[in-house]
Amino acid sequence: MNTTLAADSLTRSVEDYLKAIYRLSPEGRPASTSEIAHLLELSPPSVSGMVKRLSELGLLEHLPYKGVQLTAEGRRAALRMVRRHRLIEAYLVEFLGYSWDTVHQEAERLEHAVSDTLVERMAAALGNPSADPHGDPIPTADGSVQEPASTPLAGLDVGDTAAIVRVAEGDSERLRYLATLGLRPGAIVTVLDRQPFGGPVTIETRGEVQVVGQALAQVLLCAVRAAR
Amino acid sequence: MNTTLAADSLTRSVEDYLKAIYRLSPEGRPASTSEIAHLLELSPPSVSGMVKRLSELGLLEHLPYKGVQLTAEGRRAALRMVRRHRLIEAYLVEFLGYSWDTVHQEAERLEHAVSDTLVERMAAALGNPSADPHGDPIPTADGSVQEPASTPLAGLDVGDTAAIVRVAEGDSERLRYLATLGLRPGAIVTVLDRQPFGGPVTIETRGEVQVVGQALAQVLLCAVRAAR
DNA sequence: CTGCAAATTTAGGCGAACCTAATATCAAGG
DNA sequence: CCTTGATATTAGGTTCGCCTAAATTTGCAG
Repeated sequence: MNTTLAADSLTRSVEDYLKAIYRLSPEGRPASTSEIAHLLELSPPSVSGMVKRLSELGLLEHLPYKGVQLTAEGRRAALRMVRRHRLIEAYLVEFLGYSWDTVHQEAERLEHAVSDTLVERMAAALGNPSADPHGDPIPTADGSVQEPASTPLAGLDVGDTAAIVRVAEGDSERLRYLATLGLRPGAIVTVLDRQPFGGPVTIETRGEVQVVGQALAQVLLCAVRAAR
Repeated sequence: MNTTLAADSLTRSVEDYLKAIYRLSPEGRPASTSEIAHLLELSPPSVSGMVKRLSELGLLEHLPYKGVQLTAEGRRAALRMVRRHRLIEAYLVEFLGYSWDTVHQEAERLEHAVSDTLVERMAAALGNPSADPHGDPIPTADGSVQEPASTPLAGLDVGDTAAIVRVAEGDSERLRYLATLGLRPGAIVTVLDRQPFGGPVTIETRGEVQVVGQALAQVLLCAVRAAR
């Protein structure tokens, strides 16, 4: 049975903690207090306190001084928030003229306020998309996600042609810059050159040649279409 | 100058108090502690405490043991919330399949989470409507409202034909019932009969004859189209 | 293996927003 | 005019979620 302790009884704070911990433990590796504190812009003692409460609530497993991991229930709640967040982003971009670099903070507040009904209506209006405007996969309502396989642009070989499938989270500034280059999910790029030792990558997209630094090349996740 | 003390610094609670007080003081008549407590489902002492804080913040005028009134600034903040609420209701009904009896609680949460930008985008998508699905007027972004003149159905004379312009707030149950009768803003009704001493009103609408009790007849606000 | 720096937790506090119980004020009727 | 019941406020307490300062634990380096 579903031990779901009243999903709606979770406070905004708790929801934020769970989402943060989810983000910090891709494959179940424990998240540290200071990582969480940094991500949520809180002091470490605040996190320690909340972690204690949440583990007493059964939402996470805490090994003192070692780190925390979500329980199945915590993960379910976290995925619920991720689904909300990404669907809201997709909806705002599709129907209300938001750009992908401004949509995040709006979704960050709305995700705590929407009902399940509203989320599902938005999903339906969008045709139940599987990814948000950044290419991040949208968990299903029953709590499963599949992360599509992808490689950072930085890891492609010269001559590879690939589709950008996802742009890892970043600040507005960065996203806006990438948008001006046309580097967004769906774009097709071909690697023309690649400098060693973390140097820039030269690519061709939409008939234009771009040079992309290492930092950005790590953030652009691609699916290879054709090798040289 | 606008003394607006950071509009976004108001907490959800504060926003709810201001909205409640606005609702309770149609033309500046002071609202009592117990009225506010009842509307917000809080204890009177909680209200007393908050009223003290809000009057120190300059959002309302408090005459102890007498009642409270919004200051210009409090009124501005309240109208901002009312605008949000009504636009959100209109948006959800127009674009996301909500019915007028279910939309209230959703808006009640969202109104605290949306940004000004989002509110204005929704307004634009709706074509800047002047009323929400219940016929309640939507204050403008700069904080003015005009309540259209209207008469309760209960106050019409036999033979009058009128348009329903507004349905005063009520619970879902009541709204759902009225919807089944087709009695919503825009409906045209003709008064066929009217019993004295608060008795029911018999009307004709869409070719059908309905008998409406006094309670509902008070809630249906009409604009007379033609007298007998 | 010892000691030190970094990470973490505990201790103690604060403000927001609520509550109940006790007190104060008001206004209305005898 | 005074009592009394209703209404309002003050007093005192709780929980949530944050903070800073003071311990504690850990793990690495010499």
